Amino acid sequence: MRETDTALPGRRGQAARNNLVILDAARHVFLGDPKAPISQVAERAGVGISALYRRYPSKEALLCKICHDGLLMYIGEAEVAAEEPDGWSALTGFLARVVELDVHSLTVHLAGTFTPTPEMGRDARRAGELTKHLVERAHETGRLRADAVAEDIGMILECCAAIRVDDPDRTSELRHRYLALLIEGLSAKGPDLPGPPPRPGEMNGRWRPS
Amino acid sequence: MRETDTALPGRRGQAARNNLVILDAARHVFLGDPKAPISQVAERAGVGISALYRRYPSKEALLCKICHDGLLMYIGEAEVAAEEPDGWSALTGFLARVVELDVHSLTVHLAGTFTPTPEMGRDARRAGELTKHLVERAHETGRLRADAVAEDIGMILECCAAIRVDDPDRTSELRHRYLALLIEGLSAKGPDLPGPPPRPGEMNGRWRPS
DNA sequence: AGCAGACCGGAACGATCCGTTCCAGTGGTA
DNA sequence: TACCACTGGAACGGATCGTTCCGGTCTGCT
Repeated sequence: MRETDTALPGRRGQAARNNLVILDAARHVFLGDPKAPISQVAERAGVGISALYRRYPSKEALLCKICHDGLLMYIGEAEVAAEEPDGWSALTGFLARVVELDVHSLTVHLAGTFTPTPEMGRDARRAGELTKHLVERAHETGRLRADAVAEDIGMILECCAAIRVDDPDRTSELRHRYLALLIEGLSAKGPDLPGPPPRPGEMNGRWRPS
Repeated sequence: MRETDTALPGRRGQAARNNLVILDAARHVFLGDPKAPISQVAERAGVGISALYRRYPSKEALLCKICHDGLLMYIGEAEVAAEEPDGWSALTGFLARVVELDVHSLTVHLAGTFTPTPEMGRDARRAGELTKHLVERAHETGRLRADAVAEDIGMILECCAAIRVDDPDRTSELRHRYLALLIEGLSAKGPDLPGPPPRPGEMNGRWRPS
């Protein structure tokens, strides 16, 4: 029997459905406030607190799961983008989808709220490699400004994730607006960007559990 | 107790110095974490907690002061920019200085942590008018893309404020880098930006005391 | 039908955190 | 010397939140 089969009747079905509904609520609540209490997740999911603790041994484990899922989504989108023949639209399309899914908030905003697992470390490294590859291919097309580096991508996503208004749909609209602005800047032939570009690992400070 | 400074009169001097050192510490600490405990401010300032409570009746009052000061700085910079003859460099120079001073974090990141005073409301409105004026003048030069509106400015500053690494100087460097990217986008003649532009007051939700 | 147990909701508990108050000490001032 | 404005930091009380626990419900098997 598949764990995610929500079509099952009765208690089994409820349990399977709760698996999904809990993850969904946790994503929504922790995106809004990474330090939100666990009771808020339960409330939004429409379940009791014990339904959460039956599935995850602690709040930290739940946070870790959410964050890791986000990382896997990022990797998934990057792999899809790698298939795109045109290097420039591969990069811009990738950025648009990651912004659309709010994946960046999932991964980075939650950092520091749990101690990362070794597996997440591996996946994070893989995500970095895929990003680097996307940037290299975009450079080959000549449409990406020469002084842009792979680490800029994370920063750009960070910028977009900072945009937030009450309505989630409107938030998404606005994020796409400023992503467009940033992409416009990425493709310009203007003067070099100021300051040394971000170095690998420069933003890793936030992964230390606080 | 701090007493290495003999150049100023005794107790009076210490009190006067503490006024400044407390505000400075509060700015630094609350910028890093708007919900930081007051004891952290005292510790960084190198004073006791009572030195804070002698000056401000509550944490909220201190937060309000910090935030209002930031707003006044914003207004001051906007007024300086209004003197600049060229409308385009008035706008870009203004943005650079506001980013440099981290004024935006001061005002927006602290919103919601206190109930705003009527005076702050007035000042916020004045800041909005000055911003609008700067954008209008930039439009007149023809270097600002036609579909950019005054409300975009706040969003752009929000993007820059999202960039943050451990080292404050490096943070500033990186922010200037992405501000340059955004400004490049603002001056492009590319396709129209997607989605309806931000409306006035669309981001005011965060000013509600939570 | 009857029962065992998987699963649930939510109250209760205990730890932690933090804003504020309070008091004794210190050193400038008269 | 005596006074007192000002200070540092301990102590208090309230709020918050992660986790545990228990009584109830319903399913699926015998």
